[in-house]
Amino acid sequence: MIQRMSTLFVRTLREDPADAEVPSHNLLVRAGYVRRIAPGIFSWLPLGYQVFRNVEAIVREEMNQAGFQEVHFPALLPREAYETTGRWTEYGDNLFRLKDRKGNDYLLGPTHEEMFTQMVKGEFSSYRDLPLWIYQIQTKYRDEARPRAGILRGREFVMKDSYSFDVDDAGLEFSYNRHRDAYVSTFKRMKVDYVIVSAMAGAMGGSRSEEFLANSPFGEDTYVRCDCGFAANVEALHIPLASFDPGINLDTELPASHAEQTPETPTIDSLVNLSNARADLARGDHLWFASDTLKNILLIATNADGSEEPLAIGLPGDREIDTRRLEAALYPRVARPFEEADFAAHPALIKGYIGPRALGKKSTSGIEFLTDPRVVRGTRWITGNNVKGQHVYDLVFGRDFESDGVIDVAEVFNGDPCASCGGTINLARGIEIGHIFQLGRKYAEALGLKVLDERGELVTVTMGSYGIGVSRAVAVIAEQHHDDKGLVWPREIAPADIYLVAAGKSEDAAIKAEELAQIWDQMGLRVILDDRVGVSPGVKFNDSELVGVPTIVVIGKGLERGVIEVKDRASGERVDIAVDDAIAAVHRICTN
RNA sequence: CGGGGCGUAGCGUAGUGGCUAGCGCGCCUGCUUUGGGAGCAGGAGACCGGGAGUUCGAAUCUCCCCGCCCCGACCA
Repeated sequence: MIQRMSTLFVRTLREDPADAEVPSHNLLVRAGYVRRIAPGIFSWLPLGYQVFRNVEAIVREEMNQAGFQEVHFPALLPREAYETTGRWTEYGDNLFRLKDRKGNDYLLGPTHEEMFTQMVKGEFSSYRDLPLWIYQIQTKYRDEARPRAGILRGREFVMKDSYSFDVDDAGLEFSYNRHRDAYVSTFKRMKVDYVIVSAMAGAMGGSRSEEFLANSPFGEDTYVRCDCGFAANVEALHIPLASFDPGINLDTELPASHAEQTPETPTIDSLVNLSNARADLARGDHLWFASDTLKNILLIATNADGSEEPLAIGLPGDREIDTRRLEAALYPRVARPFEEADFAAHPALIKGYIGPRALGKKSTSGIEFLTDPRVVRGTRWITGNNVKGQHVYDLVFGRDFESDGVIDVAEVFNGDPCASCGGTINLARGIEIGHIFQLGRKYAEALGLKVLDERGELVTVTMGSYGIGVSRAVAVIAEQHHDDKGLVWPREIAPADIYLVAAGKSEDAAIKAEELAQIWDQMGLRVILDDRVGVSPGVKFNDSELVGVPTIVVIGKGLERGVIEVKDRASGERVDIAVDDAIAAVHRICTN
């Protein structure tokens, strides 16, 4: 079917919408693809909905091809199953909740692990039925505290979520890899530039987890990458323990520790400045750096049962704690900073001068003390001496102090060593477009999904869950495929193959355009025909570029010479082709 | 939830106490124009986010409320 601009339900905007900050949002609005309804909630106009459905079709085809079966759940769900798994409360304010006329609780599904698990439980009960791979493409609802960036992060969004059910871990591993492969080919088809990073499985339960992150400066996830191919979400990054010389004699080869008066040095900067200013404190081999100091951060950790206990973390003074890494490392415990009242409850801890010798389960304070992986045997530190205005120098780990364990929560810097090859890592930003999890038995356990194994014994099924943000993918593709003139869709995503412009005042152009549009349409090409009369050529050219269809054909002044112009939207390349040759030539361009 | 910014026509905006709220885009009518967001003329479209107050007079000042955008916290 030919889409005619004269009647198409679209209005392109000449000016940037005031509320759009990121390119995908700006262009999708300007080109008349989407309109905002409420924060994080958008409607799709004809061009936009076609693009959306093209993306959805790729996901569906790749899923089906990989052997997954499509099902469909309601978005409106009863409370019960989410109560059983604890997520009715865990999800907190992010859950859209509502009541029916009888006062029963319902929710708009944020994700469907519970429903899938229940469904399988209701149908299957033998190991012989497994593995099972099912998926749906569904509208999800999450009442995000702050939706942003147009449809990149909405409160209503479409997600493809699939789930695998296996009888054992080996089966899960196979199912997981199967999904991983399907995702690789899906995103390849979408022409998304992405990287696969190892991620935290923590909050969802389970073990292995990887994210597919689309490269974008507007990404919300920070990940590290290395030339060796290593990539990880910063939350999931584990830096290696610092190396040391195991043969070193700590007592004879390192200076003895010594306490020093260091008044007015409550911050790391002030401490480093004072240390370098005083000749008697010189380190010898180099100036003191912030990384030579050990700062000890106090937190209050809340356990899963609600009880609280203090926790101390010792890390090099040049680094802050990365709260997302902390959260991932402590899960399911959560932590908050020490407050005045907490200091008051622990008078032995002198704010600004806290040292390792007041910390640790074996110390008098009894406070759990965990240290950064860079704090290893033989490292010497300047750190608090637990006396106001006093620090201790050359405090050596393994000689003068110990910790209760390692915790890897310090912020990651560009140029830090790579955990895999020892090279240096770079920080980059990405948009999460896919996430695959080995869930394990958390949901099957909670909802009682068991099958009989070959010995006739009941075993709990192990699950994987896998998601692709379908509506988000539309925005990601726009984000990665545009220029200063507008959108530049990959052909399979685009709302049409050809944007056919009838330019100039000659009626011949309009007639020829109509004729060619019909021919290409009958050849199976998708055509947008700009048949608007009285609209100046400049407007049509600009719209043709803004809309982003891959092939632009202009029929106008060249017609007298028997040629039409064929432009490649992406490269900007334009060639004149004789009208008679153009039918086949454009068809070839559009189909190879 | 913390910080910042902002609500005036479909979109983008001007207007800090005083005539009928101005301009650009878009829209309608007519004429002209037709290869890079045309010109002229005429027109439609705004309870200036809501409420209360101050004042002879409020888009403009005060108070309360609502909403939106951005950064952070949090999250596919």
